[in-house]
Amino acid sequence: MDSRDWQIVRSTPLFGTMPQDVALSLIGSQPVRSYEKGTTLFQQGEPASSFFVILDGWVKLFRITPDGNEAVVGVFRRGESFAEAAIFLGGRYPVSAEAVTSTRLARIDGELLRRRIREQPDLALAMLASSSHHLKSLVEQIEQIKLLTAQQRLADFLVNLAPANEGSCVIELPYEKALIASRLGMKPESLSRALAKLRPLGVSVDRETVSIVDVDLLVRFVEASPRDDEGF
Amino acid sequence: MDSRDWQIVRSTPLFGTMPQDVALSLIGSQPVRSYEKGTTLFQQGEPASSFFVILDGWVKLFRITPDGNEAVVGVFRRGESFAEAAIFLGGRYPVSAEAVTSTRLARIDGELLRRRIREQPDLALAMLASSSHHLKSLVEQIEQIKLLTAQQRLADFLVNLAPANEGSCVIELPYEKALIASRLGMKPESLSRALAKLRPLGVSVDRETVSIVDVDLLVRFVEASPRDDEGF
DNA sequence: CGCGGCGTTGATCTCTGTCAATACTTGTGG
DNA sequence: CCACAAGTATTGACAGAGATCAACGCCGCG
Repeated sequence: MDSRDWQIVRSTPLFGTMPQDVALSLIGSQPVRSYEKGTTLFQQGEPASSFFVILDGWVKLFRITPDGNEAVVGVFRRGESFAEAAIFLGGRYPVSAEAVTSTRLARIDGELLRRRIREQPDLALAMLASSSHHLKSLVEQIEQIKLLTAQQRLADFLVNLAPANEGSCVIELPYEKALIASRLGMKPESLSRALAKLRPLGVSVDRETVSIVDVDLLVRFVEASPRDDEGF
Repeated sequence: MDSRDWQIVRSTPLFGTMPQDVALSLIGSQPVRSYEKGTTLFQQGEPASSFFVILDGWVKLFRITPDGNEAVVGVFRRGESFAEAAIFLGGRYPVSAEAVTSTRLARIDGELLRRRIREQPDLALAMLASSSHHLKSLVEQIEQIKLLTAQQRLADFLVNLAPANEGSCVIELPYEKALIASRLGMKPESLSRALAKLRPLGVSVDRETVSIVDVDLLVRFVEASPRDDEGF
């Protein structure tokens, strides 16, 4: 782990608030590992001994049903941590994880973390904040699936990717469209069509490059009732 | 708070694992309050100073969009705690809460809890476990909405209400059908139809009383791929 | 060049939401 | 006690969103 990596770790809400030496003792001893695209990091139901911070790349969390269908419940990027919760859940991962690009991860040992929490109560508050943050994003995801159309969910996804929340911009899709589709709770075909239907709102696509004429227009489209899209 | 209430509090994963005196100091000083059906407990965006344990009744958590649509993200009952996460999330509730029946709640002060966590690190682990548990149930909810049909979600809901996971049983629906519908991510009309379509699987309904011939049949229906319901 | 992975497009079908009409239940006031 | 109103659940007709199945285009790669 070089200083660039360390900087990333310290930028997370979890490791950014704790004293430097505590963070070092948690993460320093563990080697950073690289994973190829497509590597399974852990599987749902597996004993959970540790959690991760992403130093580079993208990771997806998903659930698999008995018949093989898959639901993506989160996609994380550099600077984000995941699977913290598993440590406290009877020690089993409730989801599976896979590297969707080639990836570098720092692994934090769960038992060590629990010991540190006992010695260092502020650490617990940081963990709770981090866990609460994940909770909130899941709630938002549920809200989205339940009351937005596929087009609106996609528009929201693009808005969150955009650097500013007004004016025009050009963004690169961070990972495969099939994964974006799954993340947004739809099929790849539907994503394709949804993208096409956003054209009148100033969204044009070429490969993985998306140009947005006016981000604010998209924001207003997302906030509109699913039904009154006449005006657009 | 009588001894029956106290027993309920101690039955929660959160308050059950901590030393008795700590639990008492957290909860004992706060008066138990009663709320009528329909009472708003707090609203999304409001400053969050405390969280709750349900001593009696049912509470729903939901999100409201600018245009008034509502998505239920959880329904809790006696012995469950809710809104713990808000305490650690910059102090604002990310959801709204309402009593769906007449309800009695114990309120726990957030600032007090934070202080206790600093003194009592084991408390932090209990909080983390509780929070992780909520996280897991949200993940499961997302999975359900994303890859089960309305009928399957309903079947799953009934199965979770049933006392055993095989054989026959009779259960009472715990709250209004409109709320069940919203909790399951569908409209009341769809719930009605989904119930009707479960009849061939041995589910019959009268008012709020549901009779199930064979719970295991429902379980297998939920686990089947959404499409191959031919056999049923 | 041919092959395989990924994405798009088209035709069709199914599910669920919407709108409207109709019981049924409960509570209220005459 | 009945009439009436309001809230809740069911049912029907219809429309729209999204899934499915299939075909095709595009691109990178051996």
